[in-house]
Amino acid sequence: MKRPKKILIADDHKIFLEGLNLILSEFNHIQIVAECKNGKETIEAFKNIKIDIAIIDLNMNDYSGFDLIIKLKSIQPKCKIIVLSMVDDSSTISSLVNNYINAYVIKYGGKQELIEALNAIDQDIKYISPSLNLNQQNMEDDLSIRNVNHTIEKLTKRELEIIKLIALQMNSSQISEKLFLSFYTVKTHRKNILQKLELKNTAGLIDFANKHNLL
Amino acid sequence: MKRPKKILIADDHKIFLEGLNLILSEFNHIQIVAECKNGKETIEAFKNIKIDIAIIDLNMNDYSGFDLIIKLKSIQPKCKIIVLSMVDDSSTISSLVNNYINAYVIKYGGKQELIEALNAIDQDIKYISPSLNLNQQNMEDDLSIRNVNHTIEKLTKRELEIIKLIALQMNSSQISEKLFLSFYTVKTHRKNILQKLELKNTAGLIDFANKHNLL
DNA sequence: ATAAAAATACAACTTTGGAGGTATAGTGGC
DNA sequence: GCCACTATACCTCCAAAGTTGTATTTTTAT
Repeated sequence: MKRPKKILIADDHKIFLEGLNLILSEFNHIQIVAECKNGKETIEAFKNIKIDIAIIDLNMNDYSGFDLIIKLKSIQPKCKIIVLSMVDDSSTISSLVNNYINAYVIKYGGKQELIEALNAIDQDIKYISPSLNLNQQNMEDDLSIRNVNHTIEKLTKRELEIIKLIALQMNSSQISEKLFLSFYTVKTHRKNILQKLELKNTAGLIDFANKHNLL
Repeated sequence: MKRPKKILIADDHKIFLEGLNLILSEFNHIQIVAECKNGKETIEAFKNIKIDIAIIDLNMNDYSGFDLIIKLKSIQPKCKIIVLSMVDDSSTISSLVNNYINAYVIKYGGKQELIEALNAIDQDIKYISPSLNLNQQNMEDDLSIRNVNHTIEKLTKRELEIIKLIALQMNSSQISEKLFLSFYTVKTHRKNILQKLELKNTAGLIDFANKHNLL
């Protein structure tokens, strides 16, 4: 028997949060471990609790949905994210965001769509509300995002941390001091990063990191 | 006596182009050297004629205003650019674009604003339509853009070209082959680039290039 | 015509990065 | 308890980047 999925839900409308809780409580393989009513709370939760799936409202008052998702992914890269949006933000949710989220559901799509999204995620398939005019094919065509997504997800927290410091023009020995690591460890991480992302050098890495908002 | 400023104007509404021509012809220190009715023509003109000031409509049918400006700046980094927009695109024209343009004038501001913009440019001052809700101070606060802008303008065409190739993960010897240059020349250019932008290494360069849309 | 800027080229030297290994302790999942 | 993954650490070797100089040619501005 499977371990129940640990779920975080975040929405600044309390009523909605409660409704969502009710809907999800019908499933026994699901466990709601956090309810957050703003971006700050969500980030705190991410730092303290291991989350399998996060259901995030895009329009929260303290963070832009975009920034929030990037932040969350940097804390728990493996966490799967379902974006719940009021409206058809298909243009706002550019190809960049598509690298991070696993499902995009619009609220008026109703309960059924959310359940489908959860099932899709369980099978490692991306889900986009059929109510949206752009279909999954369009999204993938965008930049053969599917593949890139998989490579990004290979990165560990430590590796993401190091990428950020490289972008700040720090060299391996400076990074090792900053993180209280051996110089050799940092070199190993850099090597692994390049290998995972199939990149040739630091220039490529920093370009990639910018294009995929890893910084 | 000053050499007359060479001006390019680009707008996909022919009527507007003609009107603009009339307005500008009142000034004798100005010489209109190109009239373009789309992005493609503008780029062609930039490749063939030296332009002092380009007055560009943001909403052209073949290029997004943003991409076009980046492109033009890469051809003639020193050219000053006045953006003419139908609407108050202040959010669209994010801090990124502010690195490139020297004036932002909305069309309903009328002839007077354009003239003021031209005068400001002559004195190397940025001009933003007073009709816009964001003032110059806001824009500069954004990221102390003014300074960065000056450093970017120090870059030559060749240097910008090389930055792009570095971002493509090419090393100096590959770049030298591609551009039919000596390996040493490429190294010299890299050295000068880092010095001009006050950067420490390639990682910093590629990060900078991304943040300021040099690629 | 002349001065300034840009592009070109070279060399010696130091530091850093990247490739290819190996290895061990700790964590979390099943 | 076992396996996979992560993070840690070390080593060698070679390639590349970066530093500090000098210097010539070509283009552009005035």
